[in-house]
Amino acid sequence: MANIQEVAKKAGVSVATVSRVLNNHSSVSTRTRLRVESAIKELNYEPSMLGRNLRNSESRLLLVLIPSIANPFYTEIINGIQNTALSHQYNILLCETDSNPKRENIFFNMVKNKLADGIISMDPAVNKQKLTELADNHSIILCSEYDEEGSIPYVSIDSELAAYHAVKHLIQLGNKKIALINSDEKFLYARQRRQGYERALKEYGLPIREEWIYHTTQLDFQDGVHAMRMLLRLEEKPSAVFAVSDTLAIGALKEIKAIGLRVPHDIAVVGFDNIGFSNMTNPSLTTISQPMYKMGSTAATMLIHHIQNRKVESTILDHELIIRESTMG
Amino acid sequence: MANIQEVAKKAGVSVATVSRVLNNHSSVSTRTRLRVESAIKELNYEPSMLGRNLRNSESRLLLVLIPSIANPFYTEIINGIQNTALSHQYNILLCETDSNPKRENIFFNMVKNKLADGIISMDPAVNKQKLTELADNHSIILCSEYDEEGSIPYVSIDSELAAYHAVKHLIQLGNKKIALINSDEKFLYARQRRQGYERALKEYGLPIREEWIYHTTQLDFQDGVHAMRMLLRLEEKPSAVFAVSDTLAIGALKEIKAIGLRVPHDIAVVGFDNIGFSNMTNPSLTTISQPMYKMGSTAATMLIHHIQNRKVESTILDHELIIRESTMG
DNA sequence: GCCATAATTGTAATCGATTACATTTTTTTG
DNA sequence: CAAAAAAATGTAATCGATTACAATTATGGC
Repeated sequence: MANIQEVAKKAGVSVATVSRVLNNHSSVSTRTRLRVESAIKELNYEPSMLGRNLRNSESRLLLVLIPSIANPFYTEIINGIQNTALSHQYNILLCETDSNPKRENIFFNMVKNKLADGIISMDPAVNKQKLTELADNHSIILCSEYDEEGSIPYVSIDSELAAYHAVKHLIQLGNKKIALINSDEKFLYARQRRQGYERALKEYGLPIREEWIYHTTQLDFQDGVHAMRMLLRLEEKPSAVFAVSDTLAIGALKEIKAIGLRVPHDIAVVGFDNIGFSNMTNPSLTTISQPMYKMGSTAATMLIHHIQNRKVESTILDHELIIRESTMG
Repeated sequence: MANIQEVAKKAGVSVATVSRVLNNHSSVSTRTRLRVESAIKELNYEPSMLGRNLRNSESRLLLVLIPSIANPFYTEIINGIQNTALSHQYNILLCETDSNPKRENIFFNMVKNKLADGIISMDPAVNKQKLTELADNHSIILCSEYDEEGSIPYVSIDSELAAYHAVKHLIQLGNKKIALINSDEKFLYARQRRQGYERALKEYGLPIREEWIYHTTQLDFQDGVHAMRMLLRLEEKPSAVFAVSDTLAIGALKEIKAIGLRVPHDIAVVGFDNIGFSNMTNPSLTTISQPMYKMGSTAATMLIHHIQNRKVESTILDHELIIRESTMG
């Protein structure tokens, strides 16, 4: 690949002039501009991002941190991020962290090293301390999962309220024995959703029974299967289940069927996220829909504003209860 | 962030010595090494990738091109790529192309500009010509989808044979009216899978009926739903369906149920890919399992070898038929 | 203690761009 | 037509690292 020197030589001008042509400076005469442009074409020259970034301290690249691409929850969010970023001439790079601090570190370093201009983190297990440190000097936005006390701007939904709505829906259908399949409560969203679950139960005078609250380690289908298996082994079985993610809920559906019970007749199920699959299950899944595309585009806009040193404020978006077959016979 | 100059000044040495410490050169005395190391710690210094890359023409970053992260097919492949890359001190960046040439171009440029060392492309709609041009001077591997005549090394499976196996399985269960839900035959895998389908039918003396072959534009669940709906409207309905992707097959399952028919009793269904969800559907899905992790790790190994100027040869991996409820009562 | 040799360390060029400032060329004006 | 002002272009420093080569210091042999 040719470099700017060769273009300059071929066009019979200095590198400065070539650079001016590249960056559309007005102070180049039409005649030289044309000469330079034809030299660029002839040599098939494309400017090196590396050299440019080094000089400009800007890469126009945004990093999106997700724990795993296996989780379909992120799909629409990423779409939102991507489209918004592109419309501002930014590109995004997806970084799978596996919630592994070492990998995260690599991506943090990319920002420190100006290989990327900012980060949208959706990893609930991210190292908050390191992230906060990084946020002192760099642009970072949290999406979906956030830190209540932290100083990093975020966009998310009101998980507590959403869970409350989900459980209230189950109660209003006549369920009195409602189980919760939660993930690890080290995650904020898990704590919030549990609170919403408990608030709904309390409000309707229903008891909170610890044995009806099951915690999974991850969010895979298999975790849902296993959680449901445990709940169905209880002396007093629940008549409804609220799972904090659709993947868990779908695993639960599978296990309920496997054991010969019917949904929603014997056990009603509500999920959370409204992933694409939730409408493909049998029965289709009642769930809480997060405004995922909006969340992504908001996060991207916030990040870009932050990079431009504009003020950004954390945002809470609305959710919606999507009622399908798993709660309505 | 401190730079190498400041470290040098603080340690009372030259930048060359600092660089030597950073790169573990043996010619640094223990005493100066310690002085430099403590200066690095004190200043919280981390070397700039940008400066380093510019000098070394190496980024140790690999690009992975996928059309969409929504397709769960890529999940395990990416795992394989990621782990292999990491074990060779390479990091990967996921690039969603949306099969959009403009976006692809951005990522191609990253390689040209030394922002990344190579590409693994899994986008079947990738611009073959541009890719081939790029492959002249850069390291590129095709994964899963490839070009028969092209010169770019690939790793894939024998789609024709796999489809043949899938359809043969249906035939051996007694099915004589077998439909094919295929995707657009502009894709090589679609053409190959159709060939396998036809070979199996021919071998057993069954007719190939065009109305039983449905082409979808994409691979979403909805496309499967729609395809199945069309097939079920036919005068003479098929008794079995082979879909070239699990997502299509799952959509088909949904539609069969919706119309009141039973799987596999009325219609047997076979998918392709063995995505995580295929075991969560009701009934669970018989499918062709691609060795996805292996495919990913092979692709990564090939790419790294190519970057190191070692010889790489295209590879075809084995598939496996996974028999589940959708074909076995 | 002196010289040869080996072990350290430093100097300065380099990678490929951008840009402040200096210089040259062109245009305007009286 | 000369001087002043404006426009166009060039020179060289800069971003942050690496490394060939040069220079210095340490070590060993006699």
